Amino acid sequence: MPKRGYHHGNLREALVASCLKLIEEKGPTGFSLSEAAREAGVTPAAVYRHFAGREDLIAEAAHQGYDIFGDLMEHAYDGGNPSALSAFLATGRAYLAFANKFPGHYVAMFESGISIQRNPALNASATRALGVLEKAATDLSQHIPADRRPPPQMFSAHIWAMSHGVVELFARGSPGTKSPFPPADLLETGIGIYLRGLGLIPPDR
Amino acid sequence: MPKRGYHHGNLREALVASCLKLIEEKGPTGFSLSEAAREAGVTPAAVYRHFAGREDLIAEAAHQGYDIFGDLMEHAYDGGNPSALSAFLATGRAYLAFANKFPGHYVAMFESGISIQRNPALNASATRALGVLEKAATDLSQHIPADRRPPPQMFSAHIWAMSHGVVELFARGSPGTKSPFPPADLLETGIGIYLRGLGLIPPDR
DNA sequence: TGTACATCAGTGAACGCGCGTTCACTGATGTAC
DNA sequence: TGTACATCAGTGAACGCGCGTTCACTGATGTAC
Repeated sequence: MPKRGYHHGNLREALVASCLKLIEEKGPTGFSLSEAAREAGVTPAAVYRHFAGREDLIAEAAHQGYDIFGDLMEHAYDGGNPSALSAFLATGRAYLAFANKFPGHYVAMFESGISIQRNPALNASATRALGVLEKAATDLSQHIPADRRPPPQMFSAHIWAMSHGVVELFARGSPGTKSPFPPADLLETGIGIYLRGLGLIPPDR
Repeated sequence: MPKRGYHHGNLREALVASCLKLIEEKGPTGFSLSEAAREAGVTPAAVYRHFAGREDLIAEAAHQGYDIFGDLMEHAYDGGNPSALSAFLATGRAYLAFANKFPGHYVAMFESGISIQRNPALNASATRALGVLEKAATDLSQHIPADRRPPPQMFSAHIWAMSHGVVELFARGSPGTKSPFPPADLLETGIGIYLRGLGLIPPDR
C-alpha cells in the first residue's frame, strides 16, 4: 500500500502546496511550474508525472480551495440554524475568514483566470460551495414581504459582490491602498446595513 | 513645433493604446512590452525612447485611467446637485460605466498590481478620483441621523467594495460564471437596498 | 529659395534568462517466488 | 528469509520560444544660414 510514494514521499501534494505558496506570494501570473518544482526539490519534468501541465496544477489548487470553501460555508450555514438570519451572517463571515486563512486558494479560485468549466469535478465543487451562499440567501429571503422581495439570486449576488470587493480592495494591500478599517468590520457593517435595507433587521439599533 | 513626431507620428500614445488593448484582451500579465511594440509597428527597443520599461508603460496607462475616471466621477457628482442623494447615485453609475467603457484602464488601475505610490503624479490622480466618491458619501451622510451615521469613509468603502465586486465577478466573464442579472441592475439595486438600510431612501417603495 | 548641418526617433543585432514541454534513461522501491 | 524481477517516480539533457533590456548605428526630420 503506497501510502507514502516511491521517492519523494508525496510529490503531488507537495506541488500543490508550492503552487499555493507561490500564487499567494507572487500572484497568479508570477507562478511558474518550474519554480513550483524547484520549491518541492524536484526537476520540472517530474511535475508531468502528476499533472498535465501548468494550468492543470493551478486548477487542482482551485479545486481543493473550493472543497475547503464549501466545507467552511456549509459548517457556517449549519442547516439554517438557529435562524435564517444568523446562518446567513455566519456564511458572510466564513467567506472573509476563508479569504484570510487560505489566500493562495482564494487567488487560484477567483483571480487566476481558471475557468470553473474546465473539468466536471471542479465545476461540481464550485457549484456546491457557491450554492451554500445562495441557499442561505433563499432561506432568509422568505422573511421578506413578498412584494418587495428581490430574487434570492440577486440578493446573494449583492452579498458576494460586497464580500469579494472587500477582500480584493481592503484585505490585501495590493493597490497601495491601506484599509481605513479592518476588513472584517467593513464587511460586517456593510452586510448589516444592507439587511436593514431589506427590512430583515430592525431599523433602530 | 513637433506636433506630430519625427518618424512614427505619436509613438508614445500609440504604445499606451496598444498596452490598453493587450491588457484588456489578455489580462495584466499577458501583456508584454515586445507585443505592444509590435502592435504599434515598432521595434521593442523604440519603447525605451518613451518609457523606462514595461512597468512604467503600465503605470502610464493606469495614470491616464485615473484621470479619465476622475473626470467622469466629478462630472457625475456635479458639485452635489441637484441633491446629495442623486449625486451619490450618479457616481455609483459612473463607476460601472467607466469599468465598461474603459476595461483596459480599469485593469491597469485595479488588477495590474501597479502601486499608486510609484510616482507622485499617479498618486495625485488616483487620490483625486477616489476622493470624489468619498466626497459624495460625506455629503450624503449628513442626511443620516448623527446617532446612527457610519463614518463617511466606511460608507464609501462599502459602495466601492460592492461596485468593484460587481465589476470583477459579473461584468467580466472571467471565472466562467455568467451573470444572473445585468451588472448595472445588480449594482443599482444593491446600492438602493444599502441606502434604504441607512434610512436615506423611504423603506416603502 | 537652397544647401549644410545637428538632432534624435527608431533600427537591428545581440545578450542572457527562465519558461513549458519532450524524451530516453536510471535506479529505488515493492512484489513474486 | 533471500533473491530475481517488474514497476514507474523522478532525472538530466535538450528543444524552441519570447521575454526585457543594451548598444552602436542610421537616416528622416527640423533648423540655421
